[in-house]
Formats: sequence, structure tokens, C-alpha cells
Amino acid sequence: MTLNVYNSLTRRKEEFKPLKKGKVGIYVCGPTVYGHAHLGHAKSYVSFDVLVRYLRYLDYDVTYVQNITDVGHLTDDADQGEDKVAEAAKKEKKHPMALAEYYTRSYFEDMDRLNCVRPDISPRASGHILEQIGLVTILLKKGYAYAANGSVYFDVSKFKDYGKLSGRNVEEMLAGARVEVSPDKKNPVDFALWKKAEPNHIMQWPSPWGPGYPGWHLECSVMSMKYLGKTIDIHGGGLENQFPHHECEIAQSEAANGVQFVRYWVHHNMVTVDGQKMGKSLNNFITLKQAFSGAHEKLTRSYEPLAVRQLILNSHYRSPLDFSDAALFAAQSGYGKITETVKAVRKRMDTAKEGPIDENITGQLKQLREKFEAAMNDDLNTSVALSVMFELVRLAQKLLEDSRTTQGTFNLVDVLFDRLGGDCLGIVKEEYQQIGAADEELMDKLVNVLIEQRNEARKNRDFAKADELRTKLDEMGIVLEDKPDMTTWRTK
RNA sequence: GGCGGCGUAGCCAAGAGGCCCAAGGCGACGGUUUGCAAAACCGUUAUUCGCCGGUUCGAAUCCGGCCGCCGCCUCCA
Repeated sequence: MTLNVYNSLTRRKEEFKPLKKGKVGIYVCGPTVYGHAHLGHAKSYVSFDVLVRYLRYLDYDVTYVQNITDVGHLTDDADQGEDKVAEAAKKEKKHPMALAEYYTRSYFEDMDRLNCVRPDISPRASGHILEQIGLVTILLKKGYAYAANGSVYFDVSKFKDYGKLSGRNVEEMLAGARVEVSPDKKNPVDFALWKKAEPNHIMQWPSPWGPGYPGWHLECSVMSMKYLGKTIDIHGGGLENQFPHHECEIAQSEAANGVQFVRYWVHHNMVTVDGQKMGKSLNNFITLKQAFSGAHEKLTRSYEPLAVRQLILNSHYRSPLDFSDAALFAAQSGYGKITETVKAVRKRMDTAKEGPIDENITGQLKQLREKFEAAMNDDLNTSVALSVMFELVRLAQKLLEDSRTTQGTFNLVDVLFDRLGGDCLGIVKEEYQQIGAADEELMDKLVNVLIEQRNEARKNRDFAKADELRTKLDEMGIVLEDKPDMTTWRTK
């Protein structure tokens, strides 16, 4: 079995075969950094994080590039309107680059908490102005673009394949056009490659066509080419960017290079709130910082970052996710159950007796792994993959109930939690926060002294004393669990 | 108006012609265990997949119609 992914270009699930054996180049449209990341961003970047993680699980050598848009993204269509970053900077009375830096850091902070593996390269649009000017120059030379009044536009009529990704044709778009057309354009569907800057525009660069700044679509073409080559294996992004953004990327890149730009287009669906798309423009978004702290009117409590991650993985990346507090609450409960089980397994790994590994368990674990891989190979069916994690939880709990379970058996269970839940899904951590690694052993000894005292009291039917000990420990955040022939403890 | 998609239990959600009288999670209820609790475990919770027709030996899955919802066509992950 190999990985199959849904390719938006062919509208089919296809077997994934990279251009170069064993190597994968993947480019994902990153955020425009003019505000804190919200749950919509989380769905996007968690989805692609799982793709990258799974490719690495399959032993591919992956180069993951995800841009940071800090210039060129306008508030209106690609030709009118203000630059998003510049506008936000004006409001916050900061230099646009300071604002972009602030939100870039915020973004990485949130993604780290969601356990998204950092991209290998996070190129900034503003750091690639020369390359963007270079691409515009090539397009002009090849006759795919024209300069007008200090700006440069892509001549859509020259590129026959325009519309192949989003499945629309130029005539239809002309008929349905709702955008005010710039007088400089030959054709309403032409899009800006380079925009002339007015003198008071802060972010501007000199160019052969006068001072200006790049069009939004340009950066992704240029940066993916620079770091991954003219033809890349996978390009990821949100469904809402399929048109015009990705369509324009294809036009620019293929016109300039004369070769296929992207082999597999992977698009994820949107997060909605009350059935409406969550977005900055609708102002109905919940930022990740709000979700983690609970500081939002739609939230009844704070949520662990990985519970948010689990909510996202609970549905398919190509399905829309309608956000609700109830759904997040459920994900938090489920996530907590997995976490507690993993912690318990790891704790018992050290204390369990030595002995042979149960063959029956080995077989069951193998089946679980196969089921997990089959699900992931089928266009990253994380929903089913998660269900496998819960099957593993149930199996682990049964083993935990049994004092005869050996160290080796627990070890195998832990390996599966690590490989599947950790490496692939990113919901199982390598280490959970403890009192401090050095103190952990001491802590365990101390609590065990108290457990012994309590069990002594229980044996003597002195329940008042037993309950007092339990209550006191509970107040300190330590929960005791009485099993048939032993008592274990965990932190709350 | 054009293009694309969705509608599965109280909630989230997988399944895409027979393995489905439909995974998994949350919640609820009953039980086991326990001195009591907590946790865990076991069981119950959709004879049915928006509605109506059709194709087929067989449909949640394919086709047609209807109803409802969403995305894109303007910035948005």
C-alpha cells in the first residue's frame, strides 16, 4: 500500500509518486501576518503538518517550504485596495515590518503549541523582491505580460491553460465579474504582477517599471521555484485560494518555465462558525490564543492546544469543520483520555515485571498499525486513524488493569503510541510536563509512602484516615486510583 | 447567474455498490469493580443514512427530481 492523495488538478485520488525517488518537495501557502492566527489557520497548518509527518513516516526525505506573506497582499482585489500589512500597521502605529515580525512570531508560537513541525524554510515575500522582479522580467520578455502606467499585468489571453485548476473559463468569468476593473488592464481577468506605488506608500521597492511592490500571487511562484525547483511535488493551500491565487500561480510559473508547476495540488476545506466561513473579513474568528485561554464569548472553558489539534484531525481535511464549543469540548475529553492512557503506560513501563511478551498482544498491535496505515494511505483519513488510537487506548487500559502485563508488552504499546499518535498525528507528546525529571523519582517514592500508609489504614478499615490521605493528596493535585491489587497515582 | 461541494444517532464524525440491521469520539443510561469514590472495563443508545422516484439480484454509497446548507466567482487558511 502506498499513499494516495486527492489531486485537485485531476479531481481524483491518485497514487503519490514523487518526481525524484525518495524525495518530496512541498510548498504550502502560509499566512499573511497582520493578525493573530485563528482556528481556520489551525485547520490548514495541522492538515499539512500531518501530511508532512506522514510522508516522513513513510521515509521520504521531505523539504517543506511555507511562506510568510509580509507584503503584497491587498485588502481588496489584486489591483485596488491597500496592502493588508500596511493597513494594520497604520492602525497599530507600527512600521509594517515591525508589525509583520510581531505577528510572525505569534504565528510560530501558536503553531509550536499545536505541535506543528516547523517548515524547513519559511521564506518572507519581502525578502524575495529581486527574484519577483526577475520573474516579471521573464514574463514580459516572453510576451505573457505587459507594463502599463508603472504596473505590470499578466495577459491571461496568452496562457491557454488558465482555469484548468479551478475549472472555469475566461468567458464565464467575464460575464460574472463583480470587480471594478482597473483602466490599465487590457482584459478584466488580467492580474497584477507588479503594482505601482504612490509616493506615500511605505513598502515600495525600485524596479525597471518605477517604484512599486509585487502582486500577491507572485511570491509563491518565485519562492517555491527558488527552494524546490521549477516543478514541485505538492502544493498545499486552502480551498478558497484555489481561485484566483493558485490559478494565477500556475499561469505565471508555467508561462515562465514552460514546464508543469505542481504535480499534486492539495486543498483543505474551511472552518465555519454557525455555518459561516471563519475569516478575518467577517470578524467571526476565534484566535488560537483565545481558544487556549478560553477568552472568547463562544467558549465555555480553556482548551489544550492538542485538543484543538485533535478536533481538527477528527474530521477529514477536505471536509468543512463547523466550529462549536461542544465539539471542542468533546475533543478535549477524548484527548485527555488518550493522554492519561499514554502517561499511565509510560509509568508502568518502569515498574512492570520482566518476562515474555504476549504473542497475542503483538498480533493485535500489528493489526492496529496496519489499519492505521491503510487509513492514512487513503488520502489521510485521520478520522479513522484517530479511531485506531482509541482502539489502542482500550487495549492499553486492559493491559494496565492486569498486574501480570510485562515491561516488554508495555514497551510495544508505547512504541505504537509514539509512532502513530506521536510521529504521524502529533497528539502524543514525547514527554509530558512533570514536576521536573530529576524530582520525578523522588516524588514517586514519597507518594508511594503515603499510598502504603493509606492502604494500611484501609486494611484496618480505618476509612476516615484513608480518605483524609486521599483528600489531602487530591488537594495537591495528585489523584489516587485503586486497582484490584495495587494503587497507582497520577497528577490532575 | 456560473463553477464546486455537503446533508449519516442528542452532538462531532468515518464509510463511497454486497464485509454496513453503518467505525470511532463526546454525552446519556444500565452494569462490573470499589469500604466509598475516582479511573477503568462491559452493555444499551441510527433496522437506518434530508425527501421522492429510478438503475441493480443487491444502494447510505450510482442516476434523476425536490428541499435545506456551504464554499468559490472580490481579500481571507
